[in-house]
Amino acid sequence: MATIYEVSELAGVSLSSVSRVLNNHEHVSEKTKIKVNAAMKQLNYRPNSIARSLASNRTDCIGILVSELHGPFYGDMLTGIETQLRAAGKHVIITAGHSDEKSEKYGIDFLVNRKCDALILLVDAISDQDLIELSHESTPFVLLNRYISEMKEKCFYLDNILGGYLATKQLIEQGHKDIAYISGPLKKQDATERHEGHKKALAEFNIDYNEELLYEGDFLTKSGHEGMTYFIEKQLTYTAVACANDEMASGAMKGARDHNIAIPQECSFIGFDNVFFTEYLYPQLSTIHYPITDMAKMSTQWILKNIYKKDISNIQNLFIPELVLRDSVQSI
Amino acid sequence: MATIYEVSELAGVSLSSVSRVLNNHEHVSEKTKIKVNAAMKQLNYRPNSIARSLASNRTDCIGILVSELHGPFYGDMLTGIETQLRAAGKHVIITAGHSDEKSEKYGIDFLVNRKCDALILLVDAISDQDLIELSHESTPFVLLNRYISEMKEKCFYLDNILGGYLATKQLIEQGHKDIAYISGPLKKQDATERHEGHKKALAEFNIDYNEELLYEGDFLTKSGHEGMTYFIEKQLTYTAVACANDEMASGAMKGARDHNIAIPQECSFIGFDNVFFTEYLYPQLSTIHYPITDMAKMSTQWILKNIYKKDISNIQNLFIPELVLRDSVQSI
DNA sequence: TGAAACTTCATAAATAGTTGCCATTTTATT
DNA sequence: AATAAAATGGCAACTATTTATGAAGTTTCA
Repeated sequence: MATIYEVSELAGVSLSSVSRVLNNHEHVSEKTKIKVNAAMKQLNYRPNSIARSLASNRTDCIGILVSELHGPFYGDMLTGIETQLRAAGKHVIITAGHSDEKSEKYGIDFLVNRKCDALILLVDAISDQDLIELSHESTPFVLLNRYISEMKEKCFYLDNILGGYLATKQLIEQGHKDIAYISGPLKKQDATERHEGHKKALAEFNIDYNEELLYEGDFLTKSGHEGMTYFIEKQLTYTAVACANDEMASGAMKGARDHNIAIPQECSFIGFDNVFFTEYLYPQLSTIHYPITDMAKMSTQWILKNIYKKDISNIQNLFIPELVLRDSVQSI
Repeated sequence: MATIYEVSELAGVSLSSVSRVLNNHEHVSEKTKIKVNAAMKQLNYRPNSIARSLASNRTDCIGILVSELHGPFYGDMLTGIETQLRAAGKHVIITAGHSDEKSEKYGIDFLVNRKCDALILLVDAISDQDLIELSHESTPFVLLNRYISEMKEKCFYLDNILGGYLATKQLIEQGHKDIAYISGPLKKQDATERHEGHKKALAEFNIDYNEELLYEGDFLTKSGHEGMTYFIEKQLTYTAVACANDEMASGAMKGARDHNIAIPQECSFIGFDNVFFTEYLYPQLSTIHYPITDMAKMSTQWILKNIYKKDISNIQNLFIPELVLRDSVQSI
């Protein structure tokens, strides 16, 4: 593999000039550029990014830590980030935290050790305190889907309370009064907030909150199914089910159908996230739109602006969820 | 950030000894190890992976190039790879090729420049010829979901012909004779092979292949919908639709439902891939299981064995698809 | 006690670049 | 033609580690 020395020799220019061309420095004539580029081509020269990083203390890599690599939600997010960063000539190193504290810490450690210029974290097991401490260390980072007041300018988050509120309000406005709720794990911020929004809507319409109608799931399809089965077997009274995400909603709908409950005639459903497959469920799922792609893009904008000093304005931290009406809610 | 020099100084041992401890070399006494580890801890030393890579010409990174980062298929694949490699102390750099030749080449270039120890490629735009040439260059790689005879031991692929055959055979055995087919882009190997399997099954049962009943989609949900709409508007005769993947099948089912066609009473559907959401469609989709997670894992096994010289046997290149029966096919 | 094996040290070279400085040469402007 | 500005060269220092080498010291075992 050719080195910068060989290029400089073949091009008949100095080392400094080659480096200047390579790094787009000013004060290089067209003539030199052409000579250098020709030599690079002839030698099939590829700059050694490792050596480059060592010398410049910059890797042009952004580390991404997500809970999982699969799942519609994370997929859209990764695509949003990768598209933006690639366009800016930066690159991503992706790793998964599996919503496990040890694993998340290990993942962050790995990305920091890899000398990423910055990190984008979607973590929910690691504590606020740990993240605040981390923010005092060397590698800068932003948080997706999480709000910590001590570092709010680096947080990109959804108004989950509003989302939960909008979902339940929609059900109430369609005449539902007995609304079952399948939540995410309540030790997670977003799950709690969505549930809080649900309760807020109930309160606003003077409907008593019934603890019995809460099932705590884990955001995965299967737990939606389990939640629905639980409601059915307990023979509780409800005409609608609000779910803290679409995957659990799809599981819950399957659970209802397994018991021959007609959707939405006998039971209405509403989800949360608006992932791609909501349209392909039957009936199509009404849900709350979570602009994860926009948020992911915004987080990369922050990095381009603050780490790479690109000229970018309009950084937005708070995102607003929106109701998406499809066919899974019927008025009674 | 502390360096290896400071560690050696604090521990009161030589540089070489620190390096030996760091790299698990033989001929290091327990005593030295303890001293060095204590010093590293005290200094909060983190080995600089960049400097390490430069000196050792090894990055412990595997580059992954997939078509897309979203989509159920790729997500499962990425998870399979990441889990395996992380367990082996290796790491992944992931990038997307978007099924575009230029983009795929750029992605490979990037991963090679980043000095990945090896690559795992899921590419379909770049030509066999280019890949064969690439295989003569420095960075070793394996191919997922692709077969090239010149480098077959590095290919991990499904018997797509068998898969296409099994799907259509199932429909035929349930009494269907007029079977519409929504294929993937026919310039792609897997799409062609699946279609070939379809034709093989028809031939075996002496059913004439009807060119009119083929719609060429692009593997995305929307094109399944378009295909179904096309069949309906053309008022063709068919009692079942075979689709080259599950996403198009879900789109096609939606298309049927949009025209009030009962599934599976009036029209049966079968998919391909067995992605997670097939269970949550209504009716649940019968499909062909594609063991992508296993294949992804196997490809990392190859790398662990051949690049990192781990002791691994039983490398399997060809994978066999299996019929998964659910509720979207009715016998007539 | 002596030989062999193990352990450690000090040093140097190698990895492939970046960055900054100053001197010199070339080009452009007035 | 004088002057300023731009372009270039050459050099040295720097990045943090690996790896090889030869010499020296320490154990272990027969």
